[in-house]
Amino acid sequence: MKFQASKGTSDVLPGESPDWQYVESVIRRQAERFGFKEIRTPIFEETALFVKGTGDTTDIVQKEMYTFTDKGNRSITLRPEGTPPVVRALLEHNLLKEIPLAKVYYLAPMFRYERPQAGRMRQHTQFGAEIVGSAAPQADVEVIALLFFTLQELGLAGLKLRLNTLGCPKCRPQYREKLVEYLKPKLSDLCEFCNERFSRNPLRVLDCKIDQHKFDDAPEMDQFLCPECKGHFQSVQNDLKTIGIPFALDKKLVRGLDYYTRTAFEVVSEHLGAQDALGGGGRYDGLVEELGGDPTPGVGFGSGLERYLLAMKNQGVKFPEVKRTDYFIATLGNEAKARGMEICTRLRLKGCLCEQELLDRSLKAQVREANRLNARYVIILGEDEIKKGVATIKDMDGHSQTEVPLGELVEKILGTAKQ
RNA sequence: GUGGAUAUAGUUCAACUGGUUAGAGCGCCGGACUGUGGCUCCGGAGGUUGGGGGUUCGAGUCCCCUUAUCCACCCCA
Repeated sequence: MKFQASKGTSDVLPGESPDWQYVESVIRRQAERFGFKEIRTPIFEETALFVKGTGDTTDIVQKEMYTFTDKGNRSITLRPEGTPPVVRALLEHNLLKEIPLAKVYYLAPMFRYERPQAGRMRQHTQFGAEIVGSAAPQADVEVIALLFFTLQELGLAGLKLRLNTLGCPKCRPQYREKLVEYLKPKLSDLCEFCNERFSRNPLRVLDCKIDQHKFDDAPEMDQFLCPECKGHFQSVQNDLKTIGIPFALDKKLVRGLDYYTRTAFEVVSEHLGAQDALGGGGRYDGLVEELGGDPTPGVGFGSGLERYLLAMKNQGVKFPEVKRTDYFIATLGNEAKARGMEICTRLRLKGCLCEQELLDRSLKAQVREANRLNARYVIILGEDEIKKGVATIKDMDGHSQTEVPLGELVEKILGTAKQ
């Protein structure tokens, strides 16, 4: 085996692509029910879009981007996340000028240079959705509901929604200041990672898994929230209760992207390992302006399909059976092959799932193959049949077979199929 | 970026403290049924033991390097 797929990438093979297609179809159906339209943006963008959008203090930008210089000497980055490109596209095409509200979703590959692990790939597929233009708490809830009910529709159980609010540019700085004051004297007692986070994004220190228990008396965001943020958060919670989405407040939930304001959330599964977040997101009221648009609120999420599939499999969710083959054309001899080709094609053009023998195997092997494909009928064209001008139709379920003149074969088949 | 584990037929796994020709289940191909599937029985093909180097009379087994995978940290989807 000379070549292998690059580290952290994987192939979706014919045996598993039906599972992917199933998940994707559920997602698209659900997104459309919620009134979201698909948006497709390029797989790469100008590097600066992410540096500015995602934020230059984030791990994504600091160490995880696939960045290269193209032949035109431009710095290009394979998109590590979906939100900045979506906002860029909305602004570039002035979509928010016609109707000041956009509801879009995407289903697309993302790239991050990380050490691979269960549920973490260098190329992974995200389902994400964004509502840009609405500051209403109902928008937050729509986005959360889309994610939550999609996961539920896929049969996933053991889901937990964690919810927090991060405040806004009016109230967060005061909290941040208080938190820094609180943490500073403790630094020598904290792990090296906490010290690192402290200088970069102090709010993240509270998220530490090692030292978390030391922060029981830390100042909390809700004491500093301005009345507007407080009201917004309360409203989000009320609506979630109304529509029956259970959630748990998690004051330690901060999330790693710089642009989040107010609502932050995450859906985790108990059927995954350490990488247990199926999806996460939040409100980003400053991002559009940051990327050169008019001040415009937004909220959205991203979620990982590889993790959906992992969790579904770990949980034993049954996937739909692959579509069974309608007809397998078994042939013996050159004349039979020619007639088989013709019949197979005519049936296909009429919408039947039809296969013909391509390996020149014995009749036994061909029928076995038909059985493997779970074919409903085998149409046998052997030397005897050709001589007699007929085809033998073998019913694989009923174990019976009949002879039909070649001239009326296709008509006869399509006629019975209709009944 | 850090730490630990692993790498043997298509696949899942064997091979006692280094010792003759590296085995088995499933899958694949064929036969019993000279042109007919799912069951059964019989037979067959398929491996430069991830790659490279070293120790040894002898390496799948021990050592080093390398690549990849898995698990965890970090972080996130």
